[in-house]
Amino acid sequence: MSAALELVGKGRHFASIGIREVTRQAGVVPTSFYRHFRSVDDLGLQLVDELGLVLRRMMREARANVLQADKLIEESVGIFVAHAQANRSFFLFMAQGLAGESRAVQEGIRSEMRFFASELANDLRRLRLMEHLSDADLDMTCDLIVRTVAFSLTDLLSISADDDYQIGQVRKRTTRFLQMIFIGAGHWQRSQAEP
Amino acid sequence: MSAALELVGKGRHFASIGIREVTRQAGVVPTSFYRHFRSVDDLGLQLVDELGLVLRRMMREARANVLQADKLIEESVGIFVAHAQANRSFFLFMAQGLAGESRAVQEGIRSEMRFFASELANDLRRLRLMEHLSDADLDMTCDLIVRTVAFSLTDLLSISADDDYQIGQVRKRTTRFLQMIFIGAGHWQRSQAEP
DNA sequence: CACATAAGTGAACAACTGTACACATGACAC
DNA sequence: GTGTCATGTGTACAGTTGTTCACTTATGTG
Repeated sequence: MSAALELVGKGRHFASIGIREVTRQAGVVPTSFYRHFRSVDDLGLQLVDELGLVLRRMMREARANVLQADKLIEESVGIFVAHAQANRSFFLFMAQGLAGESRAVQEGIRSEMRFFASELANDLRRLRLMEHLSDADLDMTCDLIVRTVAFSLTDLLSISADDDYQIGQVRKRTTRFLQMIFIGAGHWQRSQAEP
Repeated sequence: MSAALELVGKGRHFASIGIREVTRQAGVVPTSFYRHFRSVDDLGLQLVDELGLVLRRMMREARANVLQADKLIEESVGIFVAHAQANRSFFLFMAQGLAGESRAVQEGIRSEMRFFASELANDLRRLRLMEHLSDADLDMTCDLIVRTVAFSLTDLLSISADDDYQIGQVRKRTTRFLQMIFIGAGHWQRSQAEP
């Protein structure tokens, strides 16, 4: 699995990776692959599971560091960017998988995002934010937030990992996106949703 | 180029498509490929160019049909969904390319999206909407809108092309996303952007 | 018509692919 | 120790890949 991630980190697309390539990178003979996975798709699914752990770690750190609401967005975006840098290959894999070849991997990543969004909704409820929103509207808002952040991933991953200026730009832009969404949510009225 | 799109439409990922595969689908001998393209990447770049035309057609239709502002969002989303259905393979290619293997294709698609966003900003100016926003803030807003719609693409393309109920769901959700962004933009103040 | 250029062909190559099988090695319970 | 697994190895095979070259065939212009 690390070998596959390394290949992805080197710029290869997961959909174009083969068994022999992965085992070569892992320093192991091709046949060994079958001891652990039934196919490359299977490998992908297990990577999605591990990606879930990475996302949960990120969430935990965000919860620990974002206590008061005023700098919520900036801090969260900062933590996100930091994790995306630290686990570059994992997030690359995630970005690729969203429009990837394997339907199962695609669905897995989508489901991780749904989970993330629902956790975010819980956190906002816990912080007594957006209390005027119905549950459905809050879920919708969090979905939009997660999507926006996920899209920033493609920005982040397309620039080189040590271009601090550009990274700062992405962070600033993402922060503004989220601020705008929050303002929209703040002024949202139930009636607008159901005409 | 059609052959490549057909393969993408059948579920293959562009990054995993080879010369022989493309020519086989085109009903032509492998060597013929080199008469038209230097490499698969080159093919991808030409597909991006054609994608640009598809997007422009969509834009033109939206401009022709969306005259008054009140139903602007619903109608635009409807047109978008219709075009995404009609040019499924093209939009699949677009979604794949955003996190694809070829840096050049990636940048090409990103640039098409930037162009689209700037055209959208012009249209909003022309319609005298969001006049309280600075140029930079309007651009930012349009960027966010285009991203949101682009992400809906992955939803749309992951469900089967004739599941009208789900398509309707995606359309409704996307519409709400955009409504929320518009509300946010409507209440946006310059000072929030630059602290 | 003739001629130039674009598009397609067929055979050939070495390199690589996924997968199968029988066999070797390591770790660990008894 | 012996036996049992999980893991890794080596060899083999048929199929596929990208690219080359010299060739034929279409197409359209003068």
